[in-house]
Amino acid sequence: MLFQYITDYKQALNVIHYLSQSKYIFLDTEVYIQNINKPDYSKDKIRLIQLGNNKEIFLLDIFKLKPYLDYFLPDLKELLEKKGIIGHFLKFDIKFLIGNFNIFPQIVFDTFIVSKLLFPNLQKYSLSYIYHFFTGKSLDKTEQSSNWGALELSKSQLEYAAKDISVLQEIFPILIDKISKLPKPNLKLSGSISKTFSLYHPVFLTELFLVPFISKLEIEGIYLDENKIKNIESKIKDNYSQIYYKIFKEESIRLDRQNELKHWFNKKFGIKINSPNLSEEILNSLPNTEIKILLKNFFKIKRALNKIEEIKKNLKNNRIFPEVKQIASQTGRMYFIEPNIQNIPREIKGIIKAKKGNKLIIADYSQIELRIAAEYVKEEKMIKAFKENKDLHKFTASLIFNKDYSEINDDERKKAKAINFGLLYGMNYKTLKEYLNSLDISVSEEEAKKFIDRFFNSYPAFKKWHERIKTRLKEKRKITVYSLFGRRMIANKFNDAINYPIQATGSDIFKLAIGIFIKEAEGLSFEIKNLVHDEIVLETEENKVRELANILKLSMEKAGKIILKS
DNA sequence: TACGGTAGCTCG
DNA sequence: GTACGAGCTACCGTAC
Repeated sequence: MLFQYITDYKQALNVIHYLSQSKYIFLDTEVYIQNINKPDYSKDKIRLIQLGNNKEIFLLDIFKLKPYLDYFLPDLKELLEKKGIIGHFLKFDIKFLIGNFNIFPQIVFDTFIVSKLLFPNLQKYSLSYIYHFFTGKSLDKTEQSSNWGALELSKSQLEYAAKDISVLQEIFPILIDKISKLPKPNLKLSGSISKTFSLYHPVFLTELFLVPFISKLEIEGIYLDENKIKNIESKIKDNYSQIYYKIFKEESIRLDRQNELKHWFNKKFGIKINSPNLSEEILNSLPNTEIKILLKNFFKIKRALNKIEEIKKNLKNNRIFPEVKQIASQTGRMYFIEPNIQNIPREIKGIIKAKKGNKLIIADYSQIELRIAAEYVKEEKMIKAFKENKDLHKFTASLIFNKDYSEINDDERKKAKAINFGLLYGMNYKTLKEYLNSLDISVSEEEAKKFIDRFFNSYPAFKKWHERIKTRLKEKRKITVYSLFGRRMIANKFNDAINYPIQATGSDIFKLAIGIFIKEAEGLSFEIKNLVHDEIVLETEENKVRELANILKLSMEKAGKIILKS
């Protein structure tokens, strides 16, 4: 394997100018990280930047070039920001490029993302693993953890660094070929990623577009005001103590002592607690007294306090730095971890607030999955109801109970809502009955069965869809199911096969909406505060709220309208 | 004391 | 025979 090791800035400039003739370049970095568990994207230094075109490989030793950075950094920035970049798990490299040099690549082809989309069920997606998967050859990664801060890099280190590029050069055409052989979704997206890599598959384009954005989000973190969090915390702590002492006074037990609680529960209610927590089921089974309400509130507050603790634990200078899992879930939904801010209890949602002088913009889709389901199977009755802006649960209730839309009561609406959602998950009558019972609506199994029958008779396209999936699964045991953008999964269970196309299309549209918004809002200052599957939360200055809110609304609508074209 | 698995809650 | 997708904590048993 041939490569050039660059330690002289004139050579570096030559390489950069030479590579600027290519449409795209291969990229990897080696970084000297002090604490491998906690990379610091500004303080930890990039040692090598490996670059390549289709044939050649160049290793830029940034430590050696350090005195001359000013001479070639602007050209390198231009190169990496304008050209297509091919790399593996580019989020990592992009974060260091931003942190070290304020270089922000935009047009990327990430072999990690692409492999995950092509083959969603591999054990791992490390470069060495997928290299072996696609070529049968192995890649030695032992030098990865070697000392990249050494004065002189060893021959073995340099060869290792160059090898990563040669591996990328080898698998890139394989991946492009595999993508081109996938079934083509009936949907066209275009843009610089599409042009640069001659790539036309919508789910790949949508995901790749988000990679730089997510890198930036991770490095910038999310602003949360510690004092505001403490205010909310102390308010609900008061509430917590009130209940705690009230129960202590009246019942002589301390609710935070597991043993006392167990003992008291058995004596007072004759209920033996086996599970560690007081489950909702146990609490619901208590007689309707004041104590039941107090206990329910107490444990709710306790859980909210736990969530506040979790967030406070991750707070650094009034910011949290969650990791964004872009395609960790099989349906394509994004997740945050450490901390996850998508499951903040409603009681403490107020901890996400704008700075003084700023405002939050919160936008979410209404009933997106039901709309997708209706379009997916072309259930005309439901589509029409949505077009007429009807309350869909009420509308379904009017069909099931054969009543006028205006005469539907709360109870009937709740039942219809359960069935509407149940539709998305492939629910059967037994679970419907249990679910309704848990809402204190008592129905028999026969009634539940009748509701579902009437639901399917009212919406025949859904009935056909469920039946078709059932037969296909019976025949084949495993079937491949697709989202609108061509995201796919192999399903062997009925519920999965029903839910996947809907939830995954929801992810497609949500991610496209983010992509459109980023493009449309370019140049305007805003900060992402949260992304919750169908909800986008932004913060911006008061005088920009109207403009940004409008752009956000239009972007989400534009993405949403895609389902109508299919 | 450290780690893996599970129940049960939170959100969509 | 089965409501879908996730993350986090408390708690439990097991291994060192």
